[in-house]
Amino acid sequence: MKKVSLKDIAERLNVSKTTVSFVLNGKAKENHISEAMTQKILHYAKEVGYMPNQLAKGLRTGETKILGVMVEDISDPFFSSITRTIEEQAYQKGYKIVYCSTENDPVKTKELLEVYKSRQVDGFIIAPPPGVEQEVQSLLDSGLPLVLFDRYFPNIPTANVVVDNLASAHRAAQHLVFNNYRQIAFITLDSEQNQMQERLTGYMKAMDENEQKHHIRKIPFDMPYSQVVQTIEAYLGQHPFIDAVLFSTSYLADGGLEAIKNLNLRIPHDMGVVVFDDEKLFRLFTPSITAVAQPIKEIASTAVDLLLNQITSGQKQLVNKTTILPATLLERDSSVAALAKP
DNA sequence: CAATGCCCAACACTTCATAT
DNA sequence: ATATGAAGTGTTGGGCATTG
Repeated sequence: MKKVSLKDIAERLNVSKTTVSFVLNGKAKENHISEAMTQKILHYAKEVGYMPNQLAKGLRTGETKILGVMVEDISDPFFSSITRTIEEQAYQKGYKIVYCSTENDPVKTKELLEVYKSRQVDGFIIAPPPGVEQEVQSLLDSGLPLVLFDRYFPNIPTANVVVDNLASAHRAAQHLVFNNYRQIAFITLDSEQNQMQERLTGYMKAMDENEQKHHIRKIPFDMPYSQVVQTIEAYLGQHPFIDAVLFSTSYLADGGLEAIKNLNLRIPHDMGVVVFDDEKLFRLFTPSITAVAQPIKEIASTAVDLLLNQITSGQKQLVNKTTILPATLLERDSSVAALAKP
């Protein structure tokens, strides 16, 4: 069937485009269109399967009803579940999303921001990589609705949604101490981003409070997986006194768990393990893996709410605000004292 | 004067015709 | 040959016209 435009309907029924538009947008009543005419138009539109031309609509309204979502890596379970929930929430409010993976690369991110802008997305939800402060600021300056999540730039006044990284990492480390681990390593990404810095600070604080030594291994962000395994394996091999590891992301934990297996270390007896970010299967592992679970649904719905507020109000009253949500420490078998010290 | 109906301009950009 | 400008794309919202 051929595409039918609003104009086609108008011509066919011998009415103006305006009348058709009123009726199809449910504004017949307030614009004094007769019930008979309303029904006639509705019926015909249904008969021919009329679908509004979104391009034309956007041309007129300046809106696309599309939100641009940028995550670090859509194949990472944390980001994919967040994105999935954002999609759901946005859909309920009549918005669709487009997403992409920044790979934490500022150059790629800048390009993608340009693409989103030129495509007239109505707003942005971004987990920004380092080095895009200028671009984020310019989005703000052009008055484009914007929410950052997972990490943000403390010196740029944006709306942000994050978890309490410092307190959560602190609690995770503290939990290992309570369970009689004495040489606790923190394996993290070599990253200046504020969420990683806070997790690091939380770990160090817990170590200091308990007069334990810091054992910190930073892994380059772009290191391929197999090399991550090797690196962690080498690190743990060279530091045999380490009896527990806190991983700052689940990606590193994947490699770390493989390294621990390669070294024939038993969890939790030889090595306690806690991971920042829960993964779906962690609870089914033997032993099950203790994890810091971020409130995925809440992060996503808060981000969408904040963004839609900006879009619909056109105001920026809520813009400079960081929403800090609590994460949950899921205490499982990989870090349990009774099992750890027979 | 209420009830009904719709014209017109604007949106941002491309294409095609006309003028220089 | 190049520049200018008018027309066209589908939709919307404000204001205006007609009818009884």
